[in-house]
Amino acid sequence: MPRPFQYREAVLSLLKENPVHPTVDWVYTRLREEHPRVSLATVYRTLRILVAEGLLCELPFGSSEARFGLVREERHYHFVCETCRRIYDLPLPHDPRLERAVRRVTGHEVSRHTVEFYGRCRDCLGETGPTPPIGRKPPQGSGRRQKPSTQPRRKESRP
Amino acid sequence: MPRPFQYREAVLSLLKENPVHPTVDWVYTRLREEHPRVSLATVYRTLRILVAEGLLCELPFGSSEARFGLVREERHYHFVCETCRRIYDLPLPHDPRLERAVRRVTGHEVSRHTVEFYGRCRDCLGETGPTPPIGRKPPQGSGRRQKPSTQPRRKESRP
DNA sequence: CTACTTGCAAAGTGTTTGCCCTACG
DNA sequence: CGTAGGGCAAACACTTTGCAAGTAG
Repeated sequence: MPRPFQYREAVLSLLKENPVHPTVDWVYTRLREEHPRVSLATVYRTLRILVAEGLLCELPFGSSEARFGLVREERHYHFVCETCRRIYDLPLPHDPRLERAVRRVTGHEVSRHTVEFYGRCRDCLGETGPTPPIGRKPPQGSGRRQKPSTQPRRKESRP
Repeated sequence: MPRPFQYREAVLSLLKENPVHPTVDWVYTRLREEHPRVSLATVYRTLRILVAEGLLCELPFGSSEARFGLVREERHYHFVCETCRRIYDLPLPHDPRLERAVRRVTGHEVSRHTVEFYGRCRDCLGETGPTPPIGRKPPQGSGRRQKPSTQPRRKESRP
């Protein structure tokens, strides 16, 4: 029913305002405040389209949920806050010597590399207390989900 | 039915022989060659237990599937082959100056960092051709899955 | 009209869990 | 015999897709 293309720029401006690589669910929730009839599938589709167009990138690390952010000109590293789950771009530039060193030592052909720092971000360290979280926390030190187990499982086991 | 604990060491020795951080499915397939009655749930449970005991670690990056490997003494970086999906430990040690630099520039509290290199491994570059793959390839440059769509979907849409 | 977007719900993938049964100590 | 491990299938979180209905040019 709605006008085509209306969500593209809405999603882009949301990510522009919030440059911490939100989850799909975060985008969905925020988008529904302005567009209450938007569906989750549309958010997924819109994000995929924007990634395919090169406007967004997806960061797969540290979480069970996909994270999206605007594409930047220069390559950079990331900081993941383990308290609020925000992912910050870092001003440190890529170090090309690292890739050459790996190639020299291992014989592998290196095309790119990523660096992620983990810890607590400045906002969560501040006296105002932790920042409201984005997404869910992973269980231990890994990257998978856990169950709250809302419903009772099975009533009868063997028929 | 089977002897307790028999899968613990079987999984550990599989990972010892194959230090490229295999997927759960890879472990399951290999394990069934020796133990045809093992179930996938047991493999997941065994891996989780070994991670909780500190014998294994899980690497969440670059794939839709979890990857597991033996815990090493010293921290190190990883190389992900985008052809065969193997994940190699790298002999490069952590550089502690990086974490200090991030803290100084951003004000975030940094507790650890990870570095992943991507490219084609030496085996896949060799004249023998690509090494048999482990796990599935991610779609584009991201880390999510794709569908082959085996079955026809719905027969009647609206009742 | 044609091409494209969207909402809805079903399906798909990877992972976890409840329950019972069994083997071991 | 109690206790913990394991098989099985259901449940779960997250994501993608088929179809119908609607819109824009």
